[in-house]
Amino acid sequence: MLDERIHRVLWAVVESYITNPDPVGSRFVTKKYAFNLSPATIRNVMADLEDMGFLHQPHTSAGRIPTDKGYRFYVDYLAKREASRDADHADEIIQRLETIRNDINALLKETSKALSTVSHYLGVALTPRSEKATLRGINLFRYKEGQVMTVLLTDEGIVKNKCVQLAVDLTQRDLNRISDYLNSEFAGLAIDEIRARIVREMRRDKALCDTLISRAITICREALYFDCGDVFISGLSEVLGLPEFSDLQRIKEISRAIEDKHLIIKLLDTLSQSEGVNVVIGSENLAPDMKKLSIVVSTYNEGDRPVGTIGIIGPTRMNYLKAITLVDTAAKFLTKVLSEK
Amino acid sequence: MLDERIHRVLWAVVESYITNPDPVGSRFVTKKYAFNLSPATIRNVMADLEDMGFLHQPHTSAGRIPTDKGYRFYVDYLAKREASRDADHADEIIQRLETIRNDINALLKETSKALSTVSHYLGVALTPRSEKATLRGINLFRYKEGQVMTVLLTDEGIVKNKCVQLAVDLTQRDLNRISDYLNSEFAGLAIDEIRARIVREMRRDKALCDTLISRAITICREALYFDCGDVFISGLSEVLGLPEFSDLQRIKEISRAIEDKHLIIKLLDTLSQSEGVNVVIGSENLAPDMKKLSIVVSTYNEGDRPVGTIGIIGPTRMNYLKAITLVDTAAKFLTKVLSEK
DNA sequence: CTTAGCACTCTCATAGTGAGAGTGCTAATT
DNA sequence: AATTAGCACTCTCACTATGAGAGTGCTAAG
Repeated sequence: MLDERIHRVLWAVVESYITNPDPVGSRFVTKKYAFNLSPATIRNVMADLEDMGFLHQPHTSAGRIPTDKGYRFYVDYLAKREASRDADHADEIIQRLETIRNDINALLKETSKALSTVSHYLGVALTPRSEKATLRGINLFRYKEGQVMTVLLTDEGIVKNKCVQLAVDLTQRDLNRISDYLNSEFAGLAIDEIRARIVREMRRDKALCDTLISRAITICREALYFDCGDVFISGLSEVLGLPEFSDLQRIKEISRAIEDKHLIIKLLDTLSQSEGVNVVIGSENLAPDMKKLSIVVSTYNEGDRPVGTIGIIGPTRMNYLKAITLVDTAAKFLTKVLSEK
Repeated sequence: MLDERIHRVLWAVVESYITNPDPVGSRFVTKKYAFNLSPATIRNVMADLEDMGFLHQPHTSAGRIPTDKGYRFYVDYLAKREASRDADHADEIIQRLETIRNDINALLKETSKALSTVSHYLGVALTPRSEKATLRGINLFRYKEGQVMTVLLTDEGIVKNKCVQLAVDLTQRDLNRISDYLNSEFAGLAIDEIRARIVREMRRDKALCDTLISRAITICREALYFDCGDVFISGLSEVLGLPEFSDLQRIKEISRAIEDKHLIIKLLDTLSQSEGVNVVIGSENLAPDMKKLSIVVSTYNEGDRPVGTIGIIGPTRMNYLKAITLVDTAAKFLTKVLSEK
């Protein structure tokens, strides 16, 4: 069947280019990928593939390289035969994470490191987003005059702290009473539920105005208004070793992207809508700085609620099979750890 | 006086090279730095300076560039006339920090960012080292079965948390009693004092073995055993704009150095022995990866106790005057914020 | 002690050249 | 009708002059 041959050629070009970023010639394809055809025939096929937008020629008389559309075909095809995953690298990841399962922050940091060293691309890990997290407990310390240090613990093991400025100076005893009240009232609720409730309380409050409660509410409102999650990014030096980043301009681009953590957070957040592993290739990316990069992401869950995202960022010429395997394994491991009672 | 002339020439070469990293020729020195001498004379002086090890010639028939020893002369000379500091940039730093004085972590992160964007080099900031910090309060949450989340607050406003694994499963009520005990016993002491005391207690403990106390001690011992401080590093993309980092090899070096945060922490820690601003130039640096970089650091204090370090890392061809001014201003500001009651 | 003059050295940007790889097209073959 | 061999053509890349430019060191004169 003709289609079959076209696919095989495209597949061969992508595989070859992923291993080695040189334009792929017709002769090379016939030899390395055991086609019983002459280079001339392959040339015709490749010309067709170029017309269809799967391949691209840097210049006449160079071989072909895959376009983003070409990679997309490859990845989608990969997804169909999910069975074949190389377990070796996946094991390495899990071993590295197993030792520190108790500390969620360390766990995520190590995840990003592990992803990067094993894949040789950038490893990223978003901390759990806190709006959906449930509050385990809250605690207040008197810090300086009129300042209270609030500390929250969530079900995922995240500790958030924030220094709140008050008009009056409360004693530690007052604060203990307030935190007792807050714990009895709010523990077990999701952060955004609490926020919503506080807004309601404050509306009513003008009437009833119990000082303890009103103070508690004031403090809590401030405390819950924290910055969005953090992100761990590792592996810049890994990526610099890749031939596609031998260009100074691109290095600057990527290092700017890394420094702008907000961008990365937003990006990963929007990407991780659907469950399971997602792949975004080059120009499919909406952020302009990322048009030459591919991203492989997955969410990790607490119970069956997705709370955070991890992933790998690399050149479009990425070893997608490996990347997908790694991200998938790591996400599943995190989910397991977080979900254990 | 002859010495005077030699100094002026050396000064001129350093200033010129700092502004613009081209080897400096004799003719250029006479013109730009208003010597009433001919290039030939300057050439002789420069040859002398080379013999003395202050200047270096990349190749015959190039101008001279300063050696590390040359920069050292320049910086030491700079220190003598401390009066002249450009206040403009310093203001910018303070303005950026003023808004977030309440949160020590945010403050340090912003410090490192501000230092890097204003200086165009790398900005670094170490969080306060915790051994000498005094404990403000401790709090325990039951997390999972047999796991306790411990949260410490120190005088500097640092919150440390750690998940401790116990043999028995304690209720939140037990934990509250334990934390009350720990607070009454240890609040106000320095962390390393507490550690020392715990060791003593544990020795005695075998005899008296009050379960509450012994449990408290066990938890506390674990909780106090936390990782050393964190470090914020900003400005990689700034640095990549500099001509000395147009070389791929050097970029890799520097990005590896940045990723290895432990190295940076150790480096800055040892550097900040003496008070005030310190400058380490190129080969004076002990770490091999840093031999081509200069570091300007200062400690910041809480009260009169130095607790942390901030600094600027850049090429040996650094605008030392600006860097010193910036680091000094920022350190003084942090000290002020931390020390206010 | 200073300076003018000059030969010398080294770098860097530019242009030219030829090997090598790979293509597209055409005509012959199966 | 599909495949293949043959061939002219194109483009890149590494290599090699080549020459301008900048700056030096040295010598001899001021």
